[in-house]
Amino acid sequence: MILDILKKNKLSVTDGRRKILELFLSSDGALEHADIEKYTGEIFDRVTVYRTLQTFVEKGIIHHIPTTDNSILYALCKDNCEEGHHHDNHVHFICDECNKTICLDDVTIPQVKLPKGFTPKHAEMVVSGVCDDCK
Amino acid sequence: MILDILKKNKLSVTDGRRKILELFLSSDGALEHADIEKYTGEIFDRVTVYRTLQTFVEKGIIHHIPTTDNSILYALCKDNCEEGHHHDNHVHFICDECNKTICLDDVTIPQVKLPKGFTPKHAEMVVSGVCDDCK
DNA sequence: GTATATTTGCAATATCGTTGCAAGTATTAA
DNA sequence: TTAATACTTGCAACGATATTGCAAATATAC
Repeated sequence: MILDILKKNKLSVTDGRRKILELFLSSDGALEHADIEKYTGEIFDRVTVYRTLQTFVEKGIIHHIPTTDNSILYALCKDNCEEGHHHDNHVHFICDECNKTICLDDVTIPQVKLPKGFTPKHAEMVVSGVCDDCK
Repeated sequence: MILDILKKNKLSVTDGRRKILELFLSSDGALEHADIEKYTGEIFDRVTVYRTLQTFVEKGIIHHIPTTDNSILYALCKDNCEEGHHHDNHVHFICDECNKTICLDDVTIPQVKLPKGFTPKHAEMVVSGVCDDCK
């Protein structure tokens, strides 16, 4: 699985990439850089984590999630994201209790009617509240 | 107008707060810290700008806007935002051409049906594309 | 105008993310 | 399997961004 993803994207298979990808696959929510660094611990250099995430974003393996504060969250791209083409039209949910960010893959972002003159290309939607685990 | 807002929130009237609030009122879009620093120029210390923005956010005069990258955007709260209670349910638009962020005050964020167990409290929506000026 | 409370500026510090380069590792082909 | 090549990693340095303590300056209340 992990190897498949890396190979499909023509990336060399290295320990760092394997570990980080593994973390994403085993996590149901989104991760920020700090989470990843905590998990990979002392194994890899900060810089390696940055560069790995950057590479994954470029290849369309993971994507950014918008937040209201200034943290950068990453989540796995489901389905058929390709290099430069994200099909990431699902809603993200941030739990106020446990602070986890969850991809609601089945909830698509609704269309909105924009004022005259505006042309939409992409939409992001983040809902916050209490998640299933914390209710 | 500017004095009203400050007084309503029980804030001392200082040059810094006046200037920054003035900038928000005269701007139709959202601003990031760098914009504000550019405008206030050499007049105020960076730290003052940070603290002023922080105070304004706490008082509910301005609010954060989520973005996909890691920039922090601020925009005026319209209507009746009070301390700790934002009624900020309009869509934000980011123009890919001019890079401005615009509050679409008339476009309200639609409700979405969440999976079982999830309780929504707040929603943010950001649409990107081409704005009226750049079309 | 004076006393009190708040705000500001400066300096120091912390955090975050990036870049160049040499050493290390993975991939390819023989 | 080994050697050549291409890519990735770690280190160190750097730059940008944001925060904190404290003394001086300013605003508010009396």
